[in-house]
Amino acid sequence: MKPKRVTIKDLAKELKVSPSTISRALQDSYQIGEETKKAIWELAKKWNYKPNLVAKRLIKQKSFTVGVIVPEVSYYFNATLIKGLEDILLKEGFNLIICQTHESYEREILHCEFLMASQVDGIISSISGETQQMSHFYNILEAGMPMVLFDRGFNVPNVSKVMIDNVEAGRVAVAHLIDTGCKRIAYLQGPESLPIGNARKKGYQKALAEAGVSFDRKLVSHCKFGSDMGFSNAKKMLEMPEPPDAFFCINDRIGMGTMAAIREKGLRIPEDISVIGFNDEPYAKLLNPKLTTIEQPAFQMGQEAAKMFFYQLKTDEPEILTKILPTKLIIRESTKGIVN
Amino acid sequence: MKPKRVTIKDLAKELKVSPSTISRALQDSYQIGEETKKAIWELAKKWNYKPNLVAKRLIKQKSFTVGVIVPEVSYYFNATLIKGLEDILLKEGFNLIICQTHESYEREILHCEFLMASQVDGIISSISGETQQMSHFYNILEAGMPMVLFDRGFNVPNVSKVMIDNVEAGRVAVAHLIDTGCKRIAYLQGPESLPIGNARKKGYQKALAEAGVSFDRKLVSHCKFGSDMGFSNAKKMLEMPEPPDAFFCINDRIGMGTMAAIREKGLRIPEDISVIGFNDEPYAKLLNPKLTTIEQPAFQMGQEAAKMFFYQLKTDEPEILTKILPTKLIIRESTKGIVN
DNA sequence: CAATTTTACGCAAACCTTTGCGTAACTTCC
DNA sequence: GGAAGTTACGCAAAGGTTTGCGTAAAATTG
Repeated sequence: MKPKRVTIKDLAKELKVSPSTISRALQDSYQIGEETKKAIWELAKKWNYKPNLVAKRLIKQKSFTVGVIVPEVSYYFNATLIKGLEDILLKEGFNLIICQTHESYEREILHCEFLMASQVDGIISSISGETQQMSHFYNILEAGMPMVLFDRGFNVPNVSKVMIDNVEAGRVAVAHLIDTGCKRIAYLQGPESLPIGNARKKGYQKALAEAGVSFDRKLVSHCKFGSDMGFSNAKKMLEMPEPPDAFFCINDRIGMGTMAAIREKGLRIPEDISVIGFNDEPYAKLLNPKLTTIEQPAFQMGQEAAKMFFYQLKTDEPEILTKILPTKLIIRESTKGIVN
Repeated sequence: MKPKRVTIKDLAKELKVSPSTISRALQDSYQIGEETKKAIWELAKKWNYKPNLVAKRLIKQKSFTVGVIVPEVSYYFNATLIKGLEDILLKEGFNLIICQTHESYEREILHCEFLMASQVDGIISSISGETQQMSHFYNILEAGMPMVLFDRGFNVPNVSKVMIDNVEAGRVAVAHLIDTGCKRIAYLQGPESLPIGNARKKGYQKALAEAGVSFDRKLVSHCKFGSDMGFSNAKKMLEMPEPPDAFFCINDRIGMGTMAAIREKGLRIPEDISVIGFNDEPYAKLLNPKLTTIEQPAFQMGQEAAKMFFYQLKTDEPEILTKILPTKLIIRESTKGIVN
């Protein structure tokens, strides 16, 4: 039924040479005579020989493969970051195995174990929304496997990582709202357990403090990711006795949901209520009105993470590195002009 | 430097039993005595033994892994379809290796070869925008490896596949525009080489013919995917001497770009110009105005594709199957009310 | 108590490839 | 023409696991 795969042994038997000769010929080794090589190449082509990577990995103890763990590939940030990873890794002949946690801690552990057991050469990972405990990551490190964390892994100690300054980014976003005359600024944070959101909250509070406006915890709301959640959470806030006059959203999707909720209330953006997002996803500039947001260098973050992986792979006693990438405020139409 | 991984042999040496006993004990085989098992389990846990999947795959000739090839994971359709695949595959203990082609034919071939060489148990694939030739897929089939195509692979002969009726979906979309009084309907098709776009074009022409309106090739425009392309292409069309009064867009992202272009011209949606998208991406209902679109059962398509894979895996002489899933017109605010 | 069955384990081959080392046969050199 | 070097290949082990078969020792049976 199933056609048997052709192996080096089959070629060896046919040509009456040893498997080692085949193997070396296929690697174009100087140890093999020219006519022998030619004969082997011809037969390999004729029989459509393909090396068995599983066997090769077993003996070489190297897979030229790196595992990538992200919460969700459909998030623009992650998808772009993966492109950055590919940009560096593919050039060096490495493949990547992309795994999604769907924000599940359990799945994250499963993926780590699967990747380690599959003998990948390293793991580049974000962190799920549920994850509180990091021992699965330290297991990887203890096994001597290169690992780098990105984005959400910014506060995990003793691990190499690449990230942005979330506190500062949050501060800049909220300072912009304050500069444009907003007084009651809501923060739609997303999952409460995510350190990234808490860091931006610190920046939010910092900007508030700098402007001398007091922090009101009722203005901070938590929700799952996804634009629908932005919609319903913003709606609730707008029904408060003292509704906000601005929203700082943890990402553009939630920003989009927020804009829809504001429109449904019959309010105008930015005249009545301002909105600022995060990530500068490609549709942000196509929304009505165009969304003000914080740009994050996702592609570059991927490149840097890949470089860190190679540094660890190629260095005997690698240092633990931390790289902080810059963010940028992109002012569009969903926030007002700067007052005075 | 690198801590050596603990293997079955190490456990065997320590407990003075043979590796085969360890292996069987770890599988909880009836052939091994209870105390022996306990001792082995204990040591395995203590030494943090993890089986080497590479070795296991080599000997079992099975990897419990399936390769998934998509053009781009960030497309909502693909991301949702992958969730459908996971829904079925993970339950059965299978892992998936997700590969992106970024619409490149060359990368698609590379991924196919990599997956085959990695001895995956099967391949579930879409088709890149550049792909014209299918021999890399037939190679998989000839190797006796289960394979199923989805979505874009709808017109590849002699392969199992799951898809929608693109002609009919296109017809329904355009018929809706005609029913709501549109006369000059443009079609933003995306990449010209994509059979999926051409099939919907047939539906577009069919609806036109049914309504007795003649086909104008100037109203069909090709572009790369991405909302920016929708923006610029729609803009060009709006500057034509006889601009369209409706746009049928190959997906919602391009629909979003189209809406932005219409707004920039100072025209109203749907009063001046109607827009219909495709996919019902999650933000479609959050746009301003809310986008009318065609819903595609991406999650279910993933489930069906996974089921087809299992059918092939478990059946000796599997038939070639074709499954057509239904689509649904979702009427929102970007098209007008039905006239008469 | 002898014959049979069961229990619990070991041996060795297999999966496919790579590679260090060994060695014939041939070439080169003085 | 003999010593030294070169060329072209084979042998066998290694990588970690699984599994069919074989077999002592113990348990069961009549």
